[in-house]
Amino acid sequence: MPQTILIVDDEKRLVSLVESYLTQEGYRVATAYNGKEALVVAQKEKPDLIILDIMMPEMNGYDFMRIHRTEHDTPIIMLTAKVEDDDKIIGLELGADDYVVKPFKPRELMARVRNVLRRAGKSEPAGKTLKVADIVLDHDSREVLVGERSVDLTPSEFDLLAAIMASPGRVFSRLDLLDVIQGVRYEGYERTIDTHIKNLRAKVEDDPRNPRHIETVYGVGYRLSKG
Amino acid sequence: MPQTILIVDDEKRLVSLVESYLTQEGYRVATAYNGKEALVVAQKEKPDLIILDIMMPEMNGYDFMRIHRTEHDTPIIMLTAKVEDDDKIIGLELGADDYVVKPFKPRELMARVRNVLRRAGKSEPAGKTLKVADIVLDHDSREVLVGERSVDLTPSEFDLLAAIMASPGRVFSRLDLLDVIQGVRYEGYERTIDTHIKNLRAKVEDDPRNPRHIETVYGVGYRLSKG
DNA sequence: GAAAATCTACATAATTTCTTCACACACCAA
DNA sequence: TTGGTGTGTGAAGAAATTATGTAGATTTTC
Repeated sequence: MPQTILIVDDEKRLVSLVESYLTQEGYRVATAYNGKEALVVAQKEKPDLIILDIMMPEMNGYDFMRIHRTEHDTPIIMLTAKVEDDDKIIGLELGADDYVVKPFKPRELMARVRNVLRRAGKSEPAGKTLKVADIVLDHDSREVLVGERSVDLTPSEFDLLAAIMASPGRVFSRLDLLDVIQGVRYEGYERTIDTHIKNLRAKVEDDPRNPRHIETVYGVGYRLSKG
Repeated sequence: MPQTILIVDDEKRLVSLVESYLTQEGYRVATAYNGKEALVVAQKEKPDLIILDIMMPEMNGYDFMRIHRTEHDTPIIMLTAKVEDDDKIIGLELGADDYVVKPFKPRELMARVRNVLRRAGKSEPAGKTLKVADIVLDHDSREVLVGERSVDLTPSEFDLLAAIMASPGRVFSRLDLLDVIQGVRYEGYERTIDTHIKNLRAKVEDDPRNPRHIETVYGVGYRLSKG
């Protein structure tokens, strides 16, 4: 029985991104776009963890948390819009278990999720080690093996590889991949991904000019070969 | 049969941290998040020691202790939120065997736990000796050997090393490590860890500039090499 | 209490990584 | 084949992260 995580945020794009990440890691996901809706969903789904934005229409995160906490003690990770120390302190005092400042990188949030759930004594979903063809990627140690050889990746390279390894064969657009390494934001140069892919290929492929693992899908994006 | 320790505190994050420490030291752990719940759990688990927060919703620590003590004489360590001498005195008068002021460092609490249990005539669990590559760390004597050479570590350095030796290869974030040496708190400078790591490397590594044991994982944290 | 040891914070230097850009080349459709 | 796009690549500056030395604060020791 997978653990359920409730995401509450009015930015749909952000909710989708986080949802896909959590799903990939084996969690069940519920969503809500404001505090009011969240109360209903939380009541019904009984999530093991709630990821909660503070700034929301209808009912903000603080209000939701205050009401929710009267009856439940679900761990909560707060999403704060700016780097205001006040927010952090208020949030933590209200009972949040952790907070992440927007914009955040997906891996940052995922790390907090694992942390909070571990602290709350819940077991983690299995499968922290990904294996596709002769590539092995381990999240705990952040190590990557290609065949027998250990390769040293930068944070962005690791995150990109982890993302495409989570769904071998699926084509990722450059925008998808940009979200992976820069988080959801409104600017950013798509072609930056090309460079990361180039560097990644140089480390992961035997013959970078004829990549066997990381394939280009002309006009669309990149894909990890299942073979 | 390991001894059982009951932790009672409404701060889940704190409970989890303490739990992980106690577990690592070989104790069995039970938890409760308020006095009312604690009464039930204590009845069922019959702990050898209770770690008890004073400020809690539903039923506070004093009330729990008063009721519990009518039928049991389990040793109790109190957690007091502030440095108010009144609290300490009242607590001790009510029958607490010791108290720790929040925020506390994990090793501080562990020391008290051992102390109280020893006074209560219970034997301690055997301390574990960790060995990774050519580093040997002994919990009982708090001694560390690197190859043939005995190295002298400060308390923080010892705790850090013990933490990463418990999970070789796993990457620890600076925040993880800050919990280890400063306990649960909401402020604290992550970069302080860098300094401890530097000092630790100076003592543990043959060539501190090219560390073989304590590796840096750029953008994430530190890791103990399995090799 | 005073001295010593340790911890924390911070400034600065050293590294590493990220992003952007220009240009060459590859792909596809007409 | 032949443009018009899309992609691969190398280089360089910008940005982010880590290493290190030092000083003051705190804690421990005697």
